Amino acid sequence: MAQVKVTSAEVARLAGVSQSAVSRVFTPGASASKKTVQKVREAADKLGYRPNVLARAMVSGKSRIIGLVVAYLENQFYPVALELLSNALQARGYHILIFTAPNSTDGIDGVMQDLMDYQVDGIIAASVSMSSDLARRARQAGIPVVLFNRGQDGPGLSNVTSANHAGGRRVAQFLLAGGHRRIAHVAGWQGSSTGRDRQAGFLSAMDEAGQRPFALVDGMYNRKVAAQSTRLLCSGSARPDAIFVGNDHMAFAVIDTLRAMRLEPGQDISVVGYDDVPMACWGAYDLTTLRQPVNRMVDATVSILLDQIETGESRPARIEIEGELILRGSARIPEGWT
Amino acid sequence: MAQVKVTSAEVARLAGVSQSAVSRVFTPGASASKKTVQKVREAADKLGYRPNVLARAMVSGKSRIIGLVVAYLENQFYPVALELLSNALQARGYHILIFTAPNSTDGIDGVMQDLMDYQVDGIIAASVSMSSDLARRARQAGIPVVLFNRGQDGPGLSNVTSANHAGGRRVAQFLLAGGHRRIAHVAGWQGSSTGRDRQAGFLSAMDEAGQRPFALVDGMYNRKVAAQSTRLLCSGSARPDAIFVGNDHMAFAVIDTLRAMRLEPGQDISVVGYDDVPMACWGAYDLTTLRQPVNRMVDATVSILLDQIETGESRPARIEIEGELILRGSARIPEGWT
DNA sequence: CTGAAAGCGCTTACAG
DNA sequence: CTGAAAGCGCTTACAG
Repeated sequence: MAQVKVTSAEVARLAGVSQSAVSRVFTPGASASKKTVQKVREAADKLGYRPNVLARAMVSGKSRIIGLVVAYLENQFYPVALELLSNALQARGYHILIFTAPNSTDGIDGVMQDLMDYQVDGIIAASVSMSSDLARRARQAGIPVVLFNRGQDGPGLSNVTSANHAGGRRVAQFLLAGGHRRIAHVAGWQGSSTGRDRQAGFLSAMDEAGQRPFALVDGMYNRKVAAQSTRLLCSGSARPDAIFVGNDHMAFAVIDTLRAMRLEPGQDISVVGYDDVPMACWGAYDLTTLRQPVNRMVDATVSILLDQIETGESRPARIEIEGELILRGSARIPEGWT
Repeated sequence: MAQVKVTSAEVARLAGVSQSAVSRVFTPGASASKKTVQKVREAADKLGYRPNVLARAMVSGKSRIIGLVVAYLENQFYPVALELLSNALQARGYHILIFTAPNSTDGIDGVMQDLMDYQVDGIIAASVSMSSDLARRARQAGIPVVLFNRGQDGPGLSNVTSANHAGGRRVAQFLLAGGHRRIAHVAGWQGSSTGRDRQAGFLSAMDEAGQRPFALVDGMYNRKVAAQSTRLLCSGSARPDAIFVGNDHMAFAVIDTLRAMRLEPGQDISVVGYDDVPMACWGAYDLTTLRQPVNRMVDATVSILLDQIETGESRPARIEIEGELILRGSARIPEGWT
């Protein structure tokens, strides 16, 4: 019969061994005789004993908790990443303490402080930036931090992104090869590294081709802003023949808006997104997009983080993972394009 | 200058007070003289001290951690709920430890055990069922559990759902009033209470009207299954004039499939979903659906849980929140319908 | 292999 | 109000 919160001392008493012996039986790298192990397991089962993770954390200094800071959960990219992250971490014996972040830099700092109070072993910050002061504090506290899907200019934090500059270039080249000459860019939020890098890549390839964008607006990673920009862009007499949108989440809004204006993506105008969230392949959108390989981004994030936790080594790593352009129906495909 | 992991003893030394005094200054209901408070705060600031939440948890028996079990993060309903839940809990000084659940009942049991090892103060299980054995263990351990968006037949767990039976009835009445006479139901997973209740409500209203459903299939809350069912349903010579789909997530797949067959929802056939996820109002789908009031469901969940935690009282509460039919373009609207 | 003991960083009666 | 002390439930040297 299990009872309320059994302790190792009670198990020890029932098993007729010391409390240390019980602890050893439940400690992975233990040393205990078969006889002891058996007696203890039996007693533990009878009482329904399980070690108190918090007590273990206190003495070992390892909580096996990873703090995860997220925002933008409406953008399907993040729930997907969250699920993968959680699965990967769970498989390695870690769990995620979740913090939903305000989108301002100082909002984030308060959250980080909270996180550190929980003695997390490491922190993953998804789609948020961080003050260099905060980064320094985490480093001083010896807590590894990795930025997921966000770059960092300042001090040495690890981060994992896809190759956003290259991706932006690729989209520009694709659109240009398709014969488009009035290409607008509804950019990702220019306050974020991803937004800036994609735009910079896009512009650099345009520039090399001697082209200027038809228009350049900051979509703020926001559907409303993206929709309104689209309306503005397409209501004049001269309208773009293609729109490169800073992420899929906005691209869906762009497509909805275009259709409301009787413009069909892939026929009247080409639309390209960024991310390749699951929804991108749904029939209603069939969106051509630059895929961010979320699986590989997650794997890299987890292995960097756990590596730093387990070795104590904290040389910041910067991983950039190559993306791939996924061809679907929302944009004209150049002849002979590979 | 902050240094690595400052303790209350170090603050005490610098401030020239006892370690207990430091603790009191950082304990909400403390009693300390202004002088002490000031000296301690000063010293703490200088050293960058913050109480170790884990240590506090151990002695107080309150971790201020809520375990959240989630599955189905692809269904937009859950990320939305997760974000709201996290915000509400953060505002009250709690944080979420997240567990992604396998969808089987015994998978869930292992996860719950993990959860309890972390000494969580309470558990929210979203969209999962739980064995009665597990429920009993949580109760014995004195950990309140509330089921979010899932009912429970067995023993006394608290749960919060929307009025699924009534919702199913409402949809049937709506479709019938619209003159549909060949109404199919691609049901929510019949292994879940939500799936069953919606279907039962739907059937009861049909029955009262002397109608039989055109077809009844279990969509398993799965896009692929829903799409395939739709194809089957609509490829014969006789096809339904309306489809009630067990949730929005599947309804999007149903609509995509219909369009691929050149059937336009709202004109050639009516489609009604369940949930009203944000995506439901996007232009591409414009889905008529029975709204689950996620805000109110979250509020109820949080207040039940925190109430039980704070009072120690654990009488199971069962809350059912009324939903509303949201009229959009995917289904014909009966004349004079209110 | 095993037990007694110290200690992780706190909170909380208990005296004063 | 304040300090000394016990204790939360563990892990981990340290002897044996």
